[in-house]
Amino acid sequence: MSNTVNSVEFAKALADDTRQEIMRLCCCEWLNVGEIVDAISVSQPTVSHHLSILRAAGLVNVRREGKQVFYTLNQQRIAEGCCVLAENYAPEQEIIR
Amino acid sequence: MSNTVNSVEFAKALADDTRQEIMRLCCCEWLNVGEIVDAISVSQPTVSHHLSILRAAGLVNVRREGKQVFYTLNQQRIAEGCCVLAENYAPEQEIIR
DNA sequence: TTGACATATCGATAAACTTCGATTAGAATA
DNA sequence: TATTCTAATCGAAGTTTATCGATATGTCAA
Repeated sequence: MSNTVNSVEFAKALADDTRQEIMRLCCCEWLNVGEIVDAISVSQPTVSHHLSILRAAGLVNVRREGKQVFYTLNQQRIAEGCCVLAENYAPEQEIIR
Repeated sequence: MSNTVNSVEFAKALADDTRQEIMRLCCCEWLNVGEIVDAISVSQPTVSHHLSILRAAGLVNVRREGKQVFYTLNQQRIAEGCCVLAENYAPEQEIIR
């Protein structure tokens, strides 16, 4: 799929409250769509919509298990995006973590 | 002014092609509005609009010099934003730069 | 103080985005 | 095969955003 991170697409994928809430939920574990819907206050179609945006941006890993579809953040891809932004727009800045 | 980086506001400020083009231009030097307008293919009001969004997000430093207003990226603030994103959404990822 | 120049703000328009209810598609089970 | 369950897609409504021309504001120079 998409190899290199596009910095605008990356930022757009992150530029929404609901999306970041979903990202926080499935950052470090696999959750299926129903579990995400139960955890936040938006409808199932809305959650699916946001997941499709994250998927298109390569920011989530997806796994089907029977009727359910599980998602988890692609942390490597997110780290890449952050690095690209920092390299582009903070090239003279020391990054300490 | 704004103290801590809000990760959604940060992403929204970056989530536009024109804005990132402006950011690239004034990343490592001070440019006035006219110079930015001359360098890209959008109108002066549009440039001012984008600069005001970057200013509201704390992503640019501003300096007035006579009739002209100069802008440059606030690299420290951008680095902070990138770190917040990485900490939130790639906590298990090694960041190498 | 008047005029010229640089930038910000205003108002309007069009495009993009978020959200939802309804429906469809896919997978397991009876 | 029919039913049930889960998630994706569709279509519409409402909101936000990007963009521009016109105008206002602020600064300097004559």
